[in-house]
Amino acid sequence: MSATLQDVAALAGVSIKTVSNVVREYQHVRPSTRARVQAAIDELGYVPHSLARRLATGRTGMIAFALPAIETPYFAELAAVVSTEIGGFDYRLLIEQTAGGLADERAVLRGREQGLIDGLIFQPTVLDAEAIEQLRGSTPLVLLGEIAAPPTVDHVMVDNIAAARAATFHLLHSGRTRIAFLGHVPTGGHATAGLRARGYLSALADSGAHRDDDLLIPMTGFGAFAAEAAVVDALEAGVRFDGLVCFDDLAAIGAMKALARSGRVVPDDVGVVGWDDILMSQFTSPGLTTVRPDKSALTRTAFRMLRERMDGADGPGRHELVGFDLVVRGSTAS
Amino acid sequence: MSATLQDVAALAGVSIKTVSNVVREYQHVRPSTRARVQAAIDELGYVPHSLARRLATGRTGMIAFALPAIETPYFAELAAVVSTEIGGFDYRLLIEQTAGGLADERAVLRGREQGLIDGLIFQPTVLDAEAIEQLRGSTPLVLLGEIAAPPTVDHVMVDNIAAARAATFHLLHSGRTRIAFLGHVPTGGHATAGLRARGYLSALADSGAHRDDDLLIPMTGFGAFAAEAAVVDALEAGVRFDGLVCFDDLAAIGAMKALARSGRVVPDDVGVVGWDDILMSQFTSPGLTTVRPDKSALTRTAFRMLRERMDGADGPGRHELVGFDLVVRGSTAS
DNA sequence: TTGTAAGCGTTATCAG
DNA sequence: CTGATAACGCTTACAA
Repeated sequence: MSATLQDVAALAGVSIKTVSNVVREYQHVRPSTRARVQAAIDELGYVPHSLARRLATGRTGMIAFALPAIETPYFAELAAVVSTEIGGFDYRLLIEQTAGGLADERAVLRGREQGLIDGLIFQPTVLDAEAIEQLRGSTPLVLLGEIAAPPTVDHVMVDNIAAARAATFHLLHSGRTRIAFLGHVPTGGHATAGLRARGYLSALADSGAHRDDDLLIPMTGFGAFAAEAAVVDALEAGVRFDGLVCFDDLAAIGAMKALARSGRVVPDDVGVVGWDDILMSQFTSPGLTTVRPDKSALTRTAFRMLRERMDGADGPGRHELVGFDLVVRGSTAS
Repeated sequence: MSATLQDVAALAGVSIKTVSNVVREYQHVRPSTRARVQAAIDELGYVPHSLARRLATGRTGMIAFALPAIETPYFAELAAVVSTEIGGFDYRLLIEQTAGGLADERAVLRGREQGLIDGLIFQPTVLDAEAIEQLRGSTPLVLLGEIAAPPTVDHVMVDNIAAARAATFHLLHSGRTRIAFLGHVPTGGHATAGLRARGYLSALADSGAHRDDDLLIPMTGFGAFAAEAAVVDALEAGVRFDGLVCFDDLAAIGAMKALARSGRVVPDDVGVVGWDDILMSQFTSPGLTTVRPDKSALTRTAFRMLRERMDGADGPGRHELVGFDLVVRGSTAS
């Protein structure tokens, strides 16, 4: 097994407290003692045992990021930012995938990691405010995304309704008249999809544009394949549109493939807008117009709020909005 | 603070040992006792403290996956598979990003997490066998990827030379004569790039095809942008080719964009092959022909070897190859 | 079947 | 400046 403080202390002929002092770079250690201890450390190849240290200090130095699926580009990109961000504060990242499942989301909040992590950043997809309120333990928590957060917990999100309105207006202003929304989820199923659809609908209403239930194209599941299938179905069912607001970039990419296969040209026949501005959106042809959430502000804000909670901040949940841009590329050229 | 075994024991009027037995679902507990304890647990909302448990048992239940960058689709997809895989064995995943940097790679091996994790799956990019051998601590370790592994540690990889040969021959057999390789890194810099270039060169040699140093297109850095820039440069420098083997799918996607911008048509003017079969490769137009490593076998094998090591298996490092397919799509149609 | 007590490897308090 | 010694919360012989 690995060497312990005891071993080092024995070899150096001092108490473990002194070794501990050396290891933690405590100032008041006589240089000669320090040298002797250091020699023993080197000889034994001693490395502190994180767990024990963490148990003793009560600080684990780990924060968990619970997200639906790490292979979704948006979340992978977010995780990368979080990881880098917290690394600067000497935290490590524990990734938890919930697969968007109710059971997993509960388990995450239930404090499966009770005592293992100092804080949790969590993007739920199906849990509602009440459930979150009820299930959450004492671990500092910051929520990401579009769910309605309970009043007691911190929450960061993009204004999805405003962004969806901006996307829809952008299509309308380029002269398109029949705008569809891809990614509709029947009532209550999915908070994010719901908000985006609401923004889309409100833009249609405000502009007096054509509105039709057929233009709410449902998707069973998420991702590019589901989107492709959904658009194929809609086209075959005779739904006609010249603009398409998509749930996210993956959906937009799937949609563009379906459109191409059916002989429609983007942007001439149909203008397409995505959401997230994942890296790939710059490499589709044409490039994908998309809502770009300020990922950096999102993670930075979330981590700041989490730190404040971990430092013991009390008080009601705070709710912060971060900005977005509409990045215009070829898919909506007019 | 959270409730502890003590609290529960006090409330239930039993010893902490009994509570512990109930929590760990130890069989021989009198039902009435169990019920009383369970009631106390529920009342207090007791959740076991993972750290303490882990310290006592010596098993932490965490394995780390150290990879260059989580936002790279290939690694994100791999991480997703690993996460799911180990979840089935009740392990959790700690993600470590090395950013392909020497310092970070050392730190990972150095056992920064000494005692925090039960095992480590590590995909190095710059560390060589000797350094790995020297730096690794006592934590069970499995290496992923193309570096030359030291003889003492387990290692799983795809036969990169064979795969690069297959990709190159595929282009040659479709009648192309000037095949370039995108992603060349001058000597020794990058093991993966080196092996793939070697496979490419050996296929050219075996088939007597045209070979030219200009056809080794260098990239500064990785990813789609770097690839796009590299191809633009090569074309401007007058390099001519009708087939292109790319370091990975991202590079291929960047290359296709550069080719399109220069008025070249894929696959008519240039056939393109990628590597990894990331999700997006099915959504480019045309679809991207690519080397598909058997990700599932890769992670499954790695985790199996790691489990064996964590169970105390001794012996020299094992070296396993997992398979690959060449997935043919539109980008190399002839 | 249940309780007592000794760790697990640190940190932290308080004398000396 | 350094040494005992008590936590941290749990598991696990060993007893009862």
